[in-house]
Amino acid sequence: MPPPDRRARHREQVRREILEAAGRLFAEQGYEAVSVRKIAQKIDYSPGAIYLYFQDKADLLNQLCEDTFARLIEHIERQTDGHHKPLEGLLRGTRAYIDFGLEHPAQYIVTFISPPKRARNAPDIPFEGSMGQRCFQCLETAVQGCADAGLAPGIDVKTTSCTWWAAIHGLTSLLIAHDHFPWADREQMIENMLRTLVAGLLGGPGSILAADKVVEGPSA
Amino acid sequence: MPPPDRRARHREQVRREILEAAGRLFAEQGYEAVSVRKIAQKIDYSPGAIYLYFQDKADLLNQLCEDTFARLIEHIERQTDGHHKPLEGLLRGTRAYIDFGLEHPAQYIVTFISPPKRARNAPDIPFEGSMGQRCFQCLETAVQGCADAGLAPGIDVKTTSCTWWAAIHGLTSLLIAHDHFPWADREQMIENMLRTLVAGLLGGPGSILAADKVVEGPSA
Amino acid sequence: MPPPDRRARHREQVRREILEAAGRLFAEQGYEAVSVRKIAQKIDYSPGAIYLYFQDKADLLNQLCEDTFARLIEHIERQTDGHHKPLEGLLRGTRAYIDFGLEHPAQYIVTFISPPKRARNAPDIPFEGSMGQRCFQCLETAVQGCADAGLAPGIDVKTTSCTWWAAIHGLTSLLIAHDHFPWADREQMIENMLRTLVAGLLGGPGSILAADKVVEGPSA
Amino acid sequence: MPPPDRRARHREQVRREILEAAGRLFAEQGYEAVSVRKIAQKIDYSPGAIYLYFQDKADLLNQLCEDTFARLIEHIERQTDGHHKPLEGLLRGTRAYIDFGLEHPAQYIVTFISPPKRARNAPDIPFEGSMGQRCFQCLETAVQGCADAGLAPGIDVKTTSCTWWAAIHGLTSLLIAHDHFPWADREQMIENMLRTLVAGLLGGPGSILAADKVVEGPSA
DNA sequence: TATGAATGAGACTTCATTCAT
DNA sequence: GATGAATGAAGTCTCATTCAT
Repeated sequence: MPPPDRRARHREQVRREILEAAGRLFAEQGYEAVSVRKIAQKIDYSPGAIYLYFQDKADLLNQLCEDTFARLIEHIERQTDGHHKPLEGLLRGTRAYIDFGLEHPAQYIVTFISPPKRARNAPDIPFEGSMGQRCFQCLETAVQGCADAGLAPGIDVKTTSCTWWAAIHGLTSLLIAHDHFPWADREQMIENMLRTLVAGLLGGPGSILAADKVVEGPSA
Repeated sequence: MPPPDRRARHREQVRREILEAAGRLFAEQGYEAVSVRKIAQKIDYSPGAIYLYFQDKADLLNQLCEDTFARLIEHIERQTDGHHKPLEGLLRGTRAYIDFGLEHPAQYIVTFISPPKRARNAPDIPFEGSMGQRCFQCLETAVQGCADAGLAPGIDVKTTSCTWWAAIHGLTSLLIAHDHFPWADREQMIENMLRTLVAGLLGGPGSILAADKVVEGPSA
Repeated sequence: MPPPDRRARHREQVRREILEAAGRLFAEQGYEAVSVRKIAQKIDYSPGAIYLYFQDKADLLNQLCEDTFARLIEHIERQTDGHHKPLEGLLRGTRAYIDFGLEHPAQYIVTFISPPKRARNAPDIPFEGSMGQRCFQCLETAVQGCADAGLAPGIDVKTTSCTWWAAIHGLTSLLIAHDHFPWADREQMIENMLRTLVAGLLGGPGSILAADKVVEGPSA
Repeated sequence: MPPPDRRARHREQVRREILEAAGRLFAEQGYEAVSVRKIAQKIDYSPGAIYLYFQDKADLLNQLCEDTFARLIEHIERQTDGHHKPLEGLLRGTRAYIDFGLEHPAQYIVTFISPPKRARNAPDIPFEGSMGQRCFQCLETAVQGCADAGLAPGIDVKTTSCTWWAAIHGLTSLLIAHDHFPWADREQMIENMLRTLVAGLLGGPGSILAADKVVEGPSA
């Protein structure tokens, strides 16, 4: 009989192999277009073998997302650990987020871009307590840190966090998904985006637009 | 037999009916999860009838995207026509883009969020000359206008345009796709985003971050 | 365009072809052991074609049963029509039931022997109003006729009808299902069974056993 | 290492555990719908373990039937032992048969109702020498006893035995399998059936029907 | 123009069974 | 004796698409 821990190790190894292959295929072709057979084929297993590690295809997707969230958090924390200046921490975390996406496009697409597979099997995966929530809280905490340091007077932390995330998600997702678009230089775009976000953060609410009256609400 | 133009009118009408139904379904359930039969059923036609108007399912998707682009451009132009102050024009256009997305989530998802269905049939739809290109040029022109007016000294127009688009795409797509997320107030987020973008634009390149040296390139 | 009634006729014809093949296979191998593929193969259609005529495999089974019931009723009524002597009518009907089973063993097995596929998909097909109910009522009516004629004093019509059905079902089902058993002569068995049933009917309740006290309730 | 008989005892114990679980499941869901895995799960063994006790799934079914026959015979003999009056013995045995079925519906369905799994693996299990044969002989012997005692003049023992079995099998199987049918009172049905059978037995062949000429052979 | 019938491919999933450990 | 991993086959059903009418 094989020692139980060797077994467990092998099992985890196979599980990751499946997750990896699935992630890549999901990102390339989309969740629906990828068959369990294709995944199995890619790792030289029989289709049935997948079901020894995952309940079904949807479970595979869920575990893939959770896994990606966990790694993203870890990656961000590794990049921001030990930095006590609030703005620097926020920027490092942001940069880490973008880099993570660009380095793991497959996972990023699956986790953040593909429309959530809600209302399929699961009774709606709860956001509370999820890895996704923890991830957003990283950002919120960092923004709060800046606010506490008096760097961004008068901002609403939640609104700012949402905006911040939206901006960097937009950049990351477009760079990944529309890689045929004639983009400007990637590094310059990232720096430009960060600079813009900082400018918005430090400028405080309303300063510029209120003066110029250039925006008057919904255009419709 | 009906006169030829009546015929043509009817044909176009049916075509739009199909496009509309398909767009809605694609957005709700995803391209792969929607069958031609479901589309046909929704408009009380036989599945075969679809093929009298579109070459195949992928063609339907492509035409849907082109159509959306055209309407988006039209919508933006309607909102920006006759405004000669450059920054105001840029902001109005931006706002129009976001509003269009929020008002037509189905089309926005299909056109901008769903990963492009590359490598399906077509040998890659060319970007040059596409509606998508024209759409991006709207933005670029507006940014160029601001630069020409001396509002944003030293910026790279292309880089700025890309960043700008990324930010508003991020906001729009997240609001649409992740509607379960506990967002801050939508209108405040939009205003915050616009304000931030303007701050970044007017601030010019490098001003703030260069001073603080908080960002030193890729964190990896 | 083909005339609609010609189409309808063809459609019904194919439907019956499927039902027939399915019935035969179900009876031979059991419902679960028969695949839709096998049915399709038997009639030289593609598996998908089955689903143009039946919702799913269970629907096929249900329609098969309803169909069999209808034909059984028709067969019985044809054999008993115009006979006004009550006992003769009852016996003719009974004989017709047995003959029907022996002549259509496949259908009989599917409809009467195979354990009902309850609690699978359907929310339990209701007995009220079903062909099965109508079928049993034929029998009950005939027994009631005998009772009304004073032939079977003191019987409980429902109890007697149930017993009667049980007996002839037992005979029919065993002859069909266990055709390897070394049975006595089939015709003699049938006559013996009918004679026995009549003896029981005419004898009235309790006459013999009460006297001899040979049965004292459950043996457990 | 445990002594060999302890081993053997354990082995037999596990074997029975498997048989019991399998019997219950087969009856509830049908042979084909029950997987070896489900059986194993029910007794907390691995699927492979089943194959240490049975050759394959069909073997399991066969052993289950043989087992049921053996227990049925034992049950009948226990109920009829020591009763020397032939008719009483016959009736007691009959009653025991019905009771056994009602008390062990799972086994009864598997053994007597489900269509024999012929043409699967075995080259047809021979009837000669089987438990099934022994079981039928019980009945035949009892009927013969009545004939020998002069109670049923002129009957053909085999024919009568077959009829008798058919009748009680019909009653038992219907009560078990169609438990949704609006039956009359169960106990009254059983008594009515027994009384009818006795009436038929004692009445001898042809007495009633010959007079009335109500049956003239096959109705087809 | 539009339909309904039909197909061949392929989807996810479960199965009975084997085998190294 | 018992297990867990694995497979190859097969299950039901849906799909995009074609074609005679």
